[in-house]
Amino acid sequence: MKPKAVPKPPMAAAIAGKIRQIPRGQVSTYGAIAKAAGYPRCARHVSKVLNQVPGLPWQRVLGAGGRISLPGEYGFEQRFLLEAEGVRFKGRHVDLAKCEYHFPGARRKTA
DNA sequence: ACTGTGACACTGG
DNA sequence: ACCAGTGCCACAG
Repeated sequence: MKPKAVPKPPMAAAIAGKIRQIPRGQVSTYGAIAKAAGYPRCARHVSKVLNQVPGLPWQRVLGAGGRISLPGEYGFEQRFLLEAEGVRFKGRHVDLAKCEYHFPGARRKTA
């Protein structure tokens, strides 16, 4: 059958789902999540989803290069929470080489 | 239907 | 290494 499905599966659900599967102690980037969700060009929407969908490990979402894009006090909060999970920080960036989480089958077709 | 929005990514200086 | 500007794309009102 044709899974026309997704009556309303905007990318919000796809992105939120990807973020939810990020294991503790690991992190990911907006671009990677957007790409894994099926929208390689919509890194910016990932940020919106984080604000719209509560219950997500927003702290595990970083900007390109492992940089914290979150401004204000929340930026420190994110870094604090990540370190609590075991994420190593290199100054203002995270060591993506060790903590970047790779999504399983990050392809937009077949699985 | 259109405009505004956004915790980005990337390039150049 | 850091700062600033530009481009992108889908969703909400």
